[in-house]
Amino acid sequence: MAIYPFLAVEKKWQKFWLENKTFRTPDAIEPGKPKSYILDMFPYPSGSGLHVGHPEGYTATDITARYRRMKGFNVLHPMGWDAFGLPAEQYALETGTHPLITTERNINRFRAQLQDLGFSYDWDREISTTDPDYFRWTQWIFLKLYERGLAYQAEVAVNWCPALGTVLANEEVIDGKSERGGHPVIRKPMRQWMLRITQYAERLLADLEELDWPDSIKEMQRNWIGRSEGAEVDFEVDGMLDAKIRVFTTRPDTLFGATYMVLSPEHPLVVRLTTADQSTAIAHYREEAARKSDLERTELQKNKTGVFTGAYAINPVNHHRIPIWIADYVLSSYGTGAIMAVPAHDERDYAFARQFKLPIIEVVFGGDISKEAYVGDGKLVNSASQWVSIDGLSVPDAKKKIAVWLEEKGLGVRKVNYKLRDWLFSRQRYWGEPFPVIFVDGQPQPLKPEELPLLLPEVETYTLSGTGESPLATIDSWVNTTDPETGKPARRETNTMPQWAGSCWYYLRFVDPKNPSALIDPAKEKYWLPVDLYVGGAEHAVLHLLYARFWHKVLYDVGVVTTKEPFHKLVNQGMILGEMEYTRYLNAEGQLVSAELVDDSGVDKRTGEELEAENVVEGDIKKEGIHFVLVAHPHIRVSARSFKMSKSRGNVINPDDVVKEYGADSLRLYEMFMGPLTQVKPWSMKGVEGVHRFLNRVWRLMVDELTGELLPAVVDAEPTRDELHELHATIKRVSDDIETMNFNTAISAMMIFLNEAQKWERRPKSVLSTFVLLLAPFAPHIAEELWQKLGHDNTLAYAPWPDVNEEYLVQDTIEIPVQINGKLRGKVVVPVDETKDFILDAARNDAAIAPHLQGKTVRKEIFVPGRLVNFVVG
RNA sequence: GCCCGGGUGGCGAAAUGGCAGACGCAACGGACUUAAAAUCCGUUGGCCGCAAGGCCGUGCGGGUUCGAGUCCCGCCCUGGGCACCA
Repeated sequence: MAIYPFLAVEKKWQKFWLENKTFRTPDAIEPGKPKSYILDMFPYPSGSGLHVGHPEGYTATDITARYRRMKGFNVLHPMGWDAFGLPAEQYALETGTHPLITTERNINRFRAQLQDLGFSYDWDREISTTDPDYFRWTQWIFLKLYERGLAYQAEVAVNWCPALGTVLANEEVIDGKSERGGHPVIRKPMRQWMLRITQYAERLLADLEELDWPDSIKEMQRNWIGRSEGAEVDFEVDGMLDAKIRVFTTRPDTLFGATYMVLSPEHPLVVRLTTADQSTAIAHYREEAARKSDLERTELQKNKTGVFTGAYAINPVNHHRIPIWIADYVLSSYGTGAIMAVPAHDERDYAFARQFKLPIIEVVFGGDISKEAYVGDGKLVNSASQWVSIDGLSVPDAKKKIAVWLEEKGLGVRKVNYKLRDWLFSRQRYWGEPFPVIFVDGQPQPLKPEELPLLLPEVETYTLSGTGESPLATIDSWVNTTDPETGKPARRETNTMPQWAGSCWYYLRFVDPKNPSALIDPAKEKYWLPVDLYVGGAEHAVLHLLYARFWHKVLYDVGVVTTKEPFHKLVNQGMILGEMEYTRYLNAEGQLVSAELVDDSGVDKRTGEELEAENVVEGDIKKEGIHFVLVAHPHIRVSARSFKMSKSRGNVINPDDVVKEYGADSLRLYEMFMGPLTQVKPWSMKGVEGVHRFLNRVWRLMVDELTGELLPAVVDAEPTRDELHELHATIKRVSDDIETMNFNTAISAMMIFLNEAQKWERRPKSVLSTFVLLLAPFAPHIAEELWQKLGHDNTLAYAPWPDVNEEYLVQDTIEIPVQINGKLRGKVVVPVDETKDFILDAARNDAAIAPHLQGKTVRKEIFVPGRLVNFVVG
């Protein structure tokens, strides 16, 4: 392949940008100038280096940043490192290397890789969450949380993962296993720091409205917060005047259908309620429930279990006596930890009632409760007593009436509940931010702000304590300290903060990264916030984004920030999968097995036999209907799909290799050309070659391959109208497509321009220069080089973005498609401003159209100006 | 089970309710070359036809409309999220 000297060109401009600090964003605010804060989700600098998924989002933001600079915006486009976290500590355990060393090494590698891709970051603003100058302020924010009662300690049954030696947040546990590594997780009571995110539930929910985020992400956050409106109702316990059971229900309208109650096994009243003859069974059940892991709880979903306490409650609406049970399908952590069970109109209660032969009473008409619970709307029935009646009402009306009645009688209150739980904020780890807290006489006492940062101690070994305590607990010299006030002996908190802490506020520090006296300067905060564009993976939909919003709101209350929300516009890039793989399967006898008989793990669905998977080249297959089959054996289907990139599958693409072979511009361009940014798409090395060829053609459009000089065809000359038409059509499409982040179609517009321009024997410099500016955000290295060759002295990074001149877009003639009964039958070419009558006439008389109208009656003529003509004939 | 996406050539994809398949890849044919690579030119949704042209075609079945990939109703498949939250 004859190629332009991309390696030399790319190195040259990377060096130029760094040395000249081309992308330095000035510290001084320029109030008159519009700002644009364009942010990537900063990476965890892992030991395996950059993945092709990283440059996808990073290129999208880089294009936007470079575009907006040329549009005259003051752009903030920084990069940093989310560098605390488990892998560096695991590595330390295995090799004895201090996490600090590993982290620094990985950061250097990541930085070099990012610089090799030509991203226009302001490297003077680089930050790492592990830097004491940074985590000093993470600790400072914790003090603010503590001050406001938003950080508290609790003895809670936590998600303890023995394999990782740490406690995980609910969000980090998937199906009873750790999100990282898939290790089993069990419940274990431990003293933990918690953050009261639930206090912000309503604001976190309400303020989603104003955000320019994908609906799916907003919806996921709404579901996670899980607001539900209902009522809390008190049930008296028969024979115990001082005991009341409070339940939460979203269906107070079904109170007459409550035939039993269920308390969670952990409910504080259980022991008091239990009668003597039931006490053994209850105690046994409670023990078992406590021992159960999350995994077991999930697995046992189908078979409901529970035990009768022996006690009865009084239903407040009709004074019926109903039995009180305990069962682990009622969660202690939601609502009041107790429910009234309405089996006729709740699926879970229905299953439980069936299992234990409890009565089912229909109170909403419309279903068939002999078959299943009915949860829909309908007229209320069987819902009257001497005290109150809601018979005949609809569900919403009944809810209202009964709620008012309950409140009047003092039997209940309207209530809003959330699924969202408080945030478990402790990790039993070394490599994290230490809590700025000491314990004096066992009581927590925050450090003074001027004592920050509280540094991590040096350690000899990283062996875990084994008890589940942090490795910090083993370092006596660090743990034991004194209270600066009283001189009393004190102990330090040995847990550290979770990885989320540092990433909750880094976008603020980028605005003012070196400020020694404040987290962020108020004037700078006012100018730069909120983040205008935030791009990252959808895997952070709930965790990072919810936590960061929570901290931001706290900082808003504290007065540190003046916006309610941190990230105005959010975009999730889609995952990049490995190359498409075609696979055929063979059994032990060497016989081919058709793909529809094979499950995802390569096992024969009929026999359970593990099959041998073999890759097939594209030439050996063909498409048969919607499936691919072997050409040689058309009845044998092959599986055709692309997989997530993973080391074990061996389909990982290393960006370094792509850069070496095709150049950074090609990688950037390909990642944008693959398809829409937000979509999942498979990698294709052939596709990289395709865009690489495009860049070569751009080079050869202007430069003699052999001499490296401008071609003689490139001249200072007035462009023709046709040339200007092509150019301005391209300016329009590229500009519009960058604004809407449709980068793939922007690139195709440039390809179309190139295909045209290649035909020009005489190539005006002014047209080529403008085209180079359009290309610059996408492929900045080659663009800078061509810009220079075209005779411009300075970097094009701040050259004004070309304006569209609409005048060049208008054409003299226009081609109008002509349909008969909605079917395309011909086309007419007419002057662009011609009248309706003229065009219809031209259409009727067109050689391709006239025969279709012969002998028919035209019933209707549809004329869409500039678009089409349609004759309806009969 | 519930809530979101998505389903268009051999592949990645494009298309304010108005010419389906732009652009790219792959494939095929040609030019250049001793040859190959690279490059350049051309063909390329399927079927029928020598051709002109015709018929079919955006997961499936209906509907609205002069006109539907696009809007509405009902399904199927697929990716992701949630899942005893009362």
